[in-house]
Formats: sequence, C-alpha cells, structure tokens
Amino acid sequence: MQLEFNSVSTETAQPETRFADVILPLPLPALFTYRVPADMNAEVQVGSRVIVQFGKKKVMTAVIAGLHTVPPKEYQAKYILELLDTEPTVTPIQLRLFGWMAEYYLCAVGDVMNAALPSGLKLSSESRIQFNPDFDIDLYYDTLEPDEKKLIDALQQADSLLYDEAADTAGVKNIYKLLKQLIGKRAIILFEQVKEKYKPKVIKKVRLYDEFFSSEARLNQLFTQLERSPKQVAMLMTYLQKVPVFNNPDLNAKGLEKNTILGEEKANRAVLSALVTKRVFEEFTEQISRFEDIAADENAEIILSEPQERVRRNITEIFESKDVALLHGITGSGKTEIYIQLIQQVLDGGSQVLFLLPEIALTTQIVSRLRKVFGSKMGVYHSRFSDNERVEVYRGVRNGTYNFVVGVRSAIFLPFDNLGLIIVDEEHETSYKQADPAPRYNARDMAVVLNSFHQGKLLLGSATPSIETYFHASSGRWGLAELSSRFGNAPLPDIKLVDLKAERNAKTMKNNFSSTLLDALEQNARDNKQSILFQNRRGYSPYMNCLDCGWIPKCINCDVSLTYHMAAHELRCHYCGHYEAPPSNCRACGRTRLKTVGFGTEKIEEELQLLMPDLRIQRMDLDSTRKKHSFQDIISDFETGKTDVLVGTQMVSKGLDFDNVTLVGIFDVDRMIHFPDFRSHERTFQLLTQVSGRAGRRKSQGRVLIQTGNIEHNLLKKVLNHDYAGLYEEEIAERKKFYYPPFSRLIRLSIKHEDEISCHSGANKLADKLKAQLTVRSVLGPETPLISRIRNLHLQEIMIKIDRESGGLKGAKQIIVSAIAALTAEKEFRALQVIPDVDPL
DNA sequence: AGCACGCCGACT
DNA sequence: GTCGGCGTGCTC
Repeated sequence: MQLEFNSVSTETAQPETRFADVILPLPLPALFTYRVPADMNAEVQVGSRVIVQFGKKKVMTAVIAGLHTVPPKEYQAKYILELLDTEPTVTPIQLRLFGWMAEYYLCAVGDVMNAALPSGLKLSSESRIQFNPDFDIDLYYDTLEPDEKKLIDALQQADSLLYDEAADTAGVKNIYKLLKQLIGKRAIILFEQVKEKYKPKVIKKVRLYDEFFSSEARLNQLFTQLERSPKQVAMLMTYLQKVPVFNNPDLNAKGLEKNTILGEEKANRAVLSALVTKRVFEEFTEQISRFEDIAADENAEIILSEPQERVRRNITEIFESKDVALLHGITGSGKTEIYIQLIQQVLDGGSQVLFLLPEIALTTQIVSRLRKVFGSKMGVYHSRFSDNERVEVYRGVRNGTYNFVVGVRSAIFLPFDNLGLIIVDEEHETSYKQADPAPRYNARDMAVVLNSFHQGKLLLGSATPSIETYFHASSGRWGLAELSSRFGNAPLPDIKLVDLKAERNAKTMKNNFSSTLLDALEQNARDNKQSILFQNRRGYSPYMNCLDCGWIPKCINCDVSLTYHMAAHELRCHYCGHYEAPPSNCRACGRTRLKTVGFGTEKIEEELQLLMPDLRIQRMDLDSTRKKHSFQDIISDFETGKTDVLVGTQMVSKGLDFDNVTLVGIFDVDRMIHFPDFRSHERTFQLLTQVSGRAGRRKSQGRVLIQTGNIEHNLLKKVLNHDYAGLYEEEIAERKKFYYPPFSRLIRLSIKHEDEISCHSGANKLADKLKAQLTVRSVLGPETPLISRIRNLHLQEIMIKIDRESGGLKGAKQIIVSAIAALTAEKEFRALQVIPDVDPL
C-alpha cells in the first residue's frame, strides 16, 4: 500500500467531525489526537487499531483509547489513515489495565500497549526503495557510478527493496549516501509501506467441480473421458474414497488436502496438475490454526486424594468471602490436580480461566497434563512461540475459541472479557517480574488487579510462597489454604549437609566434589537411578586470574569479570554479550600463568565425566538450550533414561518431574546465602526447596546433598527441616524491623550515564531533591550497585521506601516523577537516564 | 523512541 | 569551501 503524506485538509471541523485519542506504541506520556475521516465515522470504535502518520514520515499502528468531537485548539489534527479492525482488538478492560499499569509502574501507556499486543498486531511502516519509472535509464545509465549501477540493476529486477537489502546488493555499509545521490539524479523514489505481519497458515486443497456429482451419468462420463489415463483414474478413485461425496455432497466443499492425495502410492504432481488442467479438480486454500487440534482424553479423569479434596473445598469456601487465596502446598503435594478441578468448575460455569506459569515451567510436563484434560479449547501463550502463533491465541481468546489459557506473564494482557478464575502457579517466581524494558510489571501483582476488574477469583500457588504473599494470606486480607502432605504420602526428600571444611581438611575432596557426594553418585549409578546436580552459574569458570600479578580479564563494556566458556573456548560477558579469545599472556605483567578460578555448570560436567567416565551426563543451562528444541530434547533424553546425570542451573529446579531421580547434589550454596540483598535468605530457601523437590517423587524417598562450608547456618537448618514457617517468622520480623516490603513499598531508581562523574553528581542531586520532599529515612543512596557499569553506562541506584500506613504512594510517585523531570531538564544532565522500577526484585 | 534541524571540526 | 558529527526539540 502506498501512502499519501502530503495531503493537507483545508476543511474546517464540522460539528459531526469525530476525533480519536490514540495510544501510540512509543514511550510518550500523552495520547495523541487524530481526526476521523467522515467515511470512518460509523465504524471507529474505542479499542480498534488504526494506522496513523506520526511526524513527517513514520506510519504506525495505534489503538483508539477515546472518541469525541472536541477539535484540538493548539494544532491541526491529522487524519487517521486507515482503520484496521471492524471489531475492537483491545477490550475496555484491557484499556483500563493499560492505564492502571502505566500509572502504577511509572511508564507510558504506549510501553504497556507494546508489551500487551503481540507484534503481529502492530504493523509499522518500512521505508522501501523503488526504481523511478520516469528515469530514462538508456540515456543516463552510463553516467552512473559502479555502486549506483549495481543498485539500479537490482531495483529493476525486484519491484522494491528495503534499506538493508539495498545495502547488501550494493555491497556498501552506508547506504544513505548512495540513496541520496540516486534521489538527486531522480533515478529512485522512496516510499513507506505498511506491512501486515500476521500471516494466517493455509493448506492447499483440491475438490471436484460440482458438476461431476450432479448425476451418476456425469461421473461415468468423466471416467470414460479419463479411460486412457489410469493414474488419473486412480487418483480420482482415491479422492472419492476419502471424500464420499455421493453419500454426502456437502463433503466436497471441504475437499481433500493436496498432500494427502500426493502421499498416495503412484500419485504424483504431474497427474494432479493434469486433472486440474482438465478442470476435474479445483484447487483452493483453507486457513487453518497453527495449533494441532487435540481432543481431550476422556479417560483423563482427575480423582483427588482425600487431603486434596479437603483443600479444594477449603478454597471454594474461601472464595465465597474473599477474592484472593493462597494455596501453600509443599512440593509434590499435588497442587495441579486441585487446579484442574477448580478450572473445570469455572469453565463449566461459562467463565474464562487464565493459568499463569513461570517461563521455564511452561515447556514441560504440566502443559501436556492439562492438554489431556482440556484438549484444544486450552490455548497456550508462550514466548517460545512464533509471533503468528501468539496472534492466533490472542484472536482465539477474543473470539471465544479459547476460554482457558495457560501462559507466561504476558498472558495477563490477553483480551479476556469474563475471567472467572486466575491461577498463578509458583507465585514466588521472579520471572513474573519483567526487569527490562518498561513496563517493569509483576504479572502476579497485576493478576490481583486484573482479577478485581473482572470480579473473579485469584488463586496463588506455591510450595515456598513469597514473604509478601504469605503475609497477606496469613493476616486475613487474603485466604490461606495449606496442603501439607505429599501426594500418596510420598516422604519428603532427606536433605543432608556435606561439610566442605571437614572434607577439605581430610583431603577427601576431588576437585569440587566431596567424597560424600561422589559416593552417593556412584551408588546411584550402580542402582540405575538418576541424579541431578545443581550449580547456579553457567559457563566453565566465572573468571580467570594471573597467578603472578592477580590480573583478571574484564569486560570492555561492563564492570564484570569475563566468564570462561569451555565449549566455545572463549571469555564471555554475561551482561552485554561481549566475547573474546582467552588471553595466553597476562595483559598486565605479560607472564603466562593464567588460571581459571571458580566453577560453573560446564566445569562440574567436565570434572564428573573425568571422575566417572562411564556416566552419561547432560548439561542444561542457557547455553545448552539456546536452540529451539534442545530444551525438550534434554528433558526427554533424561526422562527416557538416555542420560544418568543432569547438571544444570535454576532451569533444573522448575516444574520438572522425573520418577527415577533419587539424588540431588547442590553446589555453592554459600554464595547464594550471602548475596547482598534483603531477599537472599528467602531466595535461597525457595531455590533449595524447589531443587530438593526434584528428588524422589512418587515412591521412594529421595536424597539431597548440599555442599557447604557453613553447616551451622541457620537458614540451611530450616531447609533441612522443611521449615517454611520458621523462615517466614524470621524474615517477616526482619522486614518489619528494617521496614522492607510488605511493610513498605520500594521504588528503585537506576541512574545511567556514559560519564562516571556525571552519573554520580546527577544521582546525588536527584537524591537530595527527593530527600527534601520525601522523608530522609525513606530515600536510600545513591549507591553504586554491585556491577557499576553495564554496556558502557555507569550506574547508580537510589532506593525509595514508601510508608504503607501514610498511604502516600501516589503522592510519592508524583514527587519522584517531577524530580526526575526537573533533573533531566537541566542541560548538564541531559544525557542522564533515570529508570524507575516499582516493586523491584 | 525516531527524526529533522542546527551548529562546529576534517576532508574532497 | 562541503560532509557529517551528535545536541535539542517535537511529534496530534
């Protein structure tokens, strides 16, 4: 589609002229007003997508947030160029959520909309280059320079090119100069093209022309006609067999897939196309879903155990008086079956259900389990899906194909209109919080808000609830249901600490493996049992070190040491992606005694392989699961017993159920415990409990060995005793004492600047402004974060604690926003970025 | 966020 | 003398 950019209207606004306030997909604080062309007056609706021109040449998709007839006074509104929807894509509830989130998380509505809509629904324009048909090529070709000739040649072949394609064909880096020259010579023209990104999936089919089954005689005539083409007759027979049109003429309209007919013996393309040419078969295409049509398994009836049933009733009771409940059920207690029953109940009542899961848990067994019960009326919304697939789920929710969706955090943005139940499983998971970019939202918290919009019910589930959630649940604001026995009375795993200090003194360590852990691994291998080893750090070793002068290779862009990766034999920065070859000489003293220090998953894998050569080991971390299916492959290899040991990061702790795993080994807990963060104990407890839960599901009791240099540590004792209550008591007391959530609200301001000095002075100035307006004790910092520079930007942090009782959240936010605006308005701090993060993790 | 307009250094 | 660097201000 070619767009007209220079059309200027001279009409004045008639009384009936309508105006639309639209949300643009940009981080701009305001809505923009466009004029509705008269012929669209009847069709425009709030929530519909439109195409508008923004600025001189940008054309983009916007969403109508409001319609009115008040002409803007300060400027002449541009026209809406195109209306994309006959039915609104965005529902009123979604618009309300967008606005709510923008205000709460201190970002632009455009940011929220960007996160909410799959990019397939956001068309945008691209600049394309076209040969100018008025250019007299014969006359001027020889005046062109070699680069120009190349591009012109290519443009005469294709009807248009993108900038990048043009740069490629011309073989130059900077295409703009070349384009400018050619525009000057009037050889090319540029235009903007709006690209529809979503492409429905189609299959090619064939069917008989209707005339042939009008009567048997007509068909016989056809057979006679084809007499001398046995293969064509065979193909026709195949068709009639698969599509019995004489029993039911309506079947012909649906036809038969080309691939099905071509899959038959002796069938081939030539035969089919002959029949098409003879106008026996008619070719057509049909739009289909990208998702397999899977029927629910009738036998997948879920029978709850007595404790499960009790808890289910308990939750139903809670929902009579409260909208939110926490299901605190220890690992392996069978929360999923309870969810299934509740979901079924709500679906039967005619309402929609949303089931949120953390990113990693979603690719695994739970989805197939739910699939068995709910079949293809269940939609799955996941970031590993292609954009086309996500658009299909979005549309499917809108048009009623899916009344139940299992999804990751962004699924809260789907266009539900009647949500009866939201379940947030593993509610403590940090992946519910989007760290970057804006909106920095927590899907678990937004589920609470969304639920109130729908006046539905929300169930949070976890074996290790976050302290905040447990506080709300136990204080009576929300309901609390506890499930404290494992399904089938399976015993909880037996967790033991391995004393690294003692083993080091006794010199029984082999590299990073204690003799206790090695013995257990050997025992397990003999018994044909599987083991999981957990080390929450990928790569081979976190840094290299010169033995002579202590020099450590660091990232050129960030203030971090480079991690050595064995498989790729390179040093990598885990923050910016920079990588380089490991140096053979120390860059400080020139000597060659460089050693790798510390250990990650790669090193554990290597050491274990050396110690136990017969063991079949697989590693599961970000590096080994980059490719699309590798994650699933690793899991199924382990599931089917093709591997004995799985070495992994956090990834192995989430939602995986393996019946034959009886041993879990955990490395490097001391680092986790002592991580400088007020949540480090909570985190460590959650992680260790989750990983431990992988050991000995169902029948046998599993063993967990935690290697630590600090066997007396209070937190580890709580882990050993599965003492969540103890953890909660201690943590909530700390939070109260030091005034942390849930007793206050936190807003973290990250200050970034290329220049270190400006970064510090800007942060100081901002902190001073804030301290003057808020109370001094509520503004902490600025502080230099653990990593002081990322991607060449220096960092400072200010933490603001907002009093819960004073109820000044909105006021405080107002102060923060204006303080930031005032600071960045000073020209000294023009290049300073201040990024607010509300409820940071 | 892009993008155009505008004012100062190293090159045909 | 021009090209082009990125500072600053605006986009309905």
